[in-house]
Amino acid sequence: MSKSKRLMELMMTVNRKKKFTVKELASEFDVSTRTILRDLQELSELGVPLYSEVGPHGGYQVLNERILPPIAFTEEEAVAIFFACHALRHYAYLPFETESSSALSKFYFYMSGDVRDRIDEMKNRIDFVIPSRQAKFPYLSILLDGAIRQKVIRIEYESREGVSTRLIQPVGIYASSGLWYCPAYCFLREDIRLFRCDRIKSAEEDTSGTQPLNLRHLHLGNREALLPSEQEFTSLYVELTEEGVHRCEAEHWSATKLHRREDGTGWLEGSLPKGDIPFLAQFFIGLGADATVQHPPELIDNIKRRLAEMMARYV
Amino acid sequence: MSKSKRLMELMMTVNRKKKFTVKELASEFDVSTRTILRDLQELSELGVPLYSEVGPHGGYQVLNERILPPIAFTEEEAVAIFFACHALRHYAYLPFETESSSALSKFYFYMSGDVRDRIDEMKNRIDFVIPSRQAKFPYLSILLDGAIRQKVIRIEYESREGVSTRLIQPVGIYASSGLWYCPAYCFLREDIRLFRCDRIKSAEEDTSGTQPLNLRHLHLGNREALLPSEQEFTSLYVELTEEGVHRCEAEHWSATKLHRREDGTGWLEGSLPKGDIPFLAQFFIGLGADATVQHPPELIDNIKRRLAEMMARYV
DNA sequence: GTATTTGTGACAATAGTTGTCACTATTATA
DNA sequence: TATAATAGTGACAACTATTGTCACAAATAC
Repeated sequence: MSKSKRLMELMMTVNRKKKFTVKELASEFDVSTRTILRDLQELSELGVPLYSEVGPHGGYQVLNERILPPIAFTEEEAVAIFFACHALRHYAYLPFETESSSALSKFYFYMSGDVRDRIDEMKNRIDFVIPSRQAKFPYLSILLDGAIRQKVIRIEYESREGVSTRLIQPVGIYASSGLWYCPAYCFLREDIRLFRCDRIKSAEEDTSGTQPLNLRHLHLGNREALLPSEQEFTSLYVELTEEGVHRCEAEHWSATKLHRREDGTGWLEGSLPKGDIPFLAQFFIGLGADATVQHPPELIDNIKRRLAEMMARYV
Repeated sequence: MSKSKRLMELMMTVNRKKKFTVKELASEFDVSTRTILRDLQELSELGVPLYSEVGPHGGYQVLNERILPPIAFTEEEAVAIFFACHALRHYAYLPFETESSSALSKFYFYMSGDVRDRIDEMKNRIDFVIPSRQAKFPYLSILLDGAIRQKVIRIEYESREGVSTRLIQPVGIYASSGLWYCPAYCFLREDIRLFRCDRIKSAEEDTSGTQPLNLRHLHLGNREALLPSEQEFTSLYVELTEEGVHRCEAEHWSATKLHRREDGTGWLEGSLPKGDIPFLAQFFIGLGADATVQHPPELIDNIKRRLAEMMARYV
C-alpha cells in the first residue's frame, strides 16, 4: 500500500477507534511500529488532534475536534454545498455551532477563479428567504441534545397564563417561517405538547432524577401519527378557491386535509380537535372570500362572532 | 516541492487554465516534461477529466466537470454542511442540479461510525420546514442564468387576465415559503415587476434582438431601495398587539414599517402604494383583534366592505 | 523492579520519483 | 511534401523518500 493511502486509512481508523496503541496499528496495517510512529506524527502535523500517554494503559487518543480525510468534490457539488450553507445564514439561531463559514472558506480557497466569480455573481441573484425575527432562541442545542439522548429537560415556559416551570422530554426541534418549535412530552400535562422555543426562558438538564420515558421511536417524521390524544374531535369541511388552495398548501396542519380539483379549486376535509376552533376561525377569516366553511357549525359561529367584533371596532 | 503538493497545485492550475501544454506546465513547475506527463496521468486516474490533442495548437484541456483538490474538513464542519444540504431537500425545484446528495454520500463515507450515528439520530430530530407545494417551477435555471448573464428572456405568463407573452430581464430569483419569485424588468410594463415562477408557463432566451438594459447594479439585496415607482402613495398606521407584532415580523413587506414598544406591542407606520390596499385589507382581517387599522380611511372602508361580504356568506 | 508504552536517532535496505534520451505518432501549416 | 509542434512510451541511471531494525531513553502502572 502506498504511504499516502495508508495515511488516509490510518486517519479513518484513528477517528473510528479514538483510543489505540502504536503496536495495535502496526499489526493492523502490517508495518513496523517505527513507521506508525512516523505516520502519527505526520497526521498530527496535518491537523489531527492526537494526544499520547506513556506507560501501561497508556497509548494514543484523538481529541474531540476530529478531522476527516481529505475529500475531493466536483465543482458542481461545491456550488450546491455553497448555496445550501448560504440558505442557512438567515437563521440567526442554530442548534449546532455554525462551522459552515469556515467550511465555505476552504471551498472558496480551492475553487478556480471563474467558479469563484460565478458564485459571487449568484450570491446576489438567488436567495432562500426566511422571515427574520426579533425572537431569541438560546436553548436550541440543549433541546436538540435532549431529543437525541432522550433526556429530561427542566424549562421555564412563558404561556398566556404566565411563566411556569416544567419538565419535558423533547422529541425534536424544527424551524418554520423563522420560528423554532419543540414538540416534547410534557410531564406536567402528561402528553405531547408543542413548545415555541422563544417562549422558553431557561433550559437545563433535569437533576431531580425524573426517569425519561421510552419515546425513542417517536421522532419528527412520525410524531403526528403516533400522538395519543384524548381531545374531542369534530369533522371539518371547507370549500376553497384556487387561491385558497395555494394559501392552505403553505400551512402544514392543513396539507394532509387538502384535496384538489382539476380546475385548481379544492376543499379541506378531515377531523379537527375542538380546541383548535379559535385558531381556525381566525385563519379562515384571513382567507376571506377564498374559503367558505361548511362544517362544523361551532366553527361557523366562532367566525361570525369574530367578524361581528371586528365590524364593531371599525364603526 | 514534494510530489503530492505538486499534484495538488497542478490540479488547481489546470482547473484555472482549462487549456495548456505540457511544456508550459513543465517550466512553470520547474520539472521535466516527462514528470508532468506522468503527473497528468495520475490526475486523470484521480478523476480529473483531462483530454489531449496532438499537433500544433493541440495540448491538454480539462472538461467541464472539474474536481477540486481534496479538502480536509473537521467533523463539525461536515455536520454543519450535512444539515445545510438536509434543509434544501424540501425544495422540490432548485435552479441548479442538486449534486448535494452525491456530496453528502462522500461525507458520509469518510465519517467515523459514531458521527454517522449522531447524524442519523439528528436527521429525525431536527428539521427546517418549508411548505411543500403542488406548483411546478421548471424554468428556475433559465431565469437565474438570465439574471447572472443579464439576458433578455421571453416568457409566457399567466396572470388574472390570462396568458400573455412578455420579455423580461431577471434581477434574480428567490424562494419564500415554498414558492419561487422572480423580480425582473418587464419590457411590456417598462418597470420592475415581481413574477411568480409557477405562473411562468414557458421561458427561453430571447432571439428577437431586444437589447438588455444595464441593470447589473440591481440585485436581490438592493432592488427594493432602487425601484423607481410612479404609484400613488398614502400613509399607513396600524396598532398591533404583541401577537400582531409577531405575525407582522413574518411578512417581509412589513418588516421595515414595524415599530416595537417595551411591552411587546407595537405599530406599523409608513407609506403604502394605493394599489396594495385590497391585499392589505385581507391581511389585516387575518390578524383579527391583533391589528387595528387607524389610517388610511380607504383601507378601513375596504376592510369593512370585506367583513360585510363575509358576514353575508355565513348568515 | 518489571513490563508496558511512547519516543528518538542512526543506518542500511528497499521502494518510489525524476530527468534524460531515444523513439513513435499525429496534425496544422508553410 | 517537409517541418515544427505537440502528445506519448519505454528504458535506465541518478536521486530521494520510505521503511525496518536495532539500540536506547523516559515515563508509569502495578
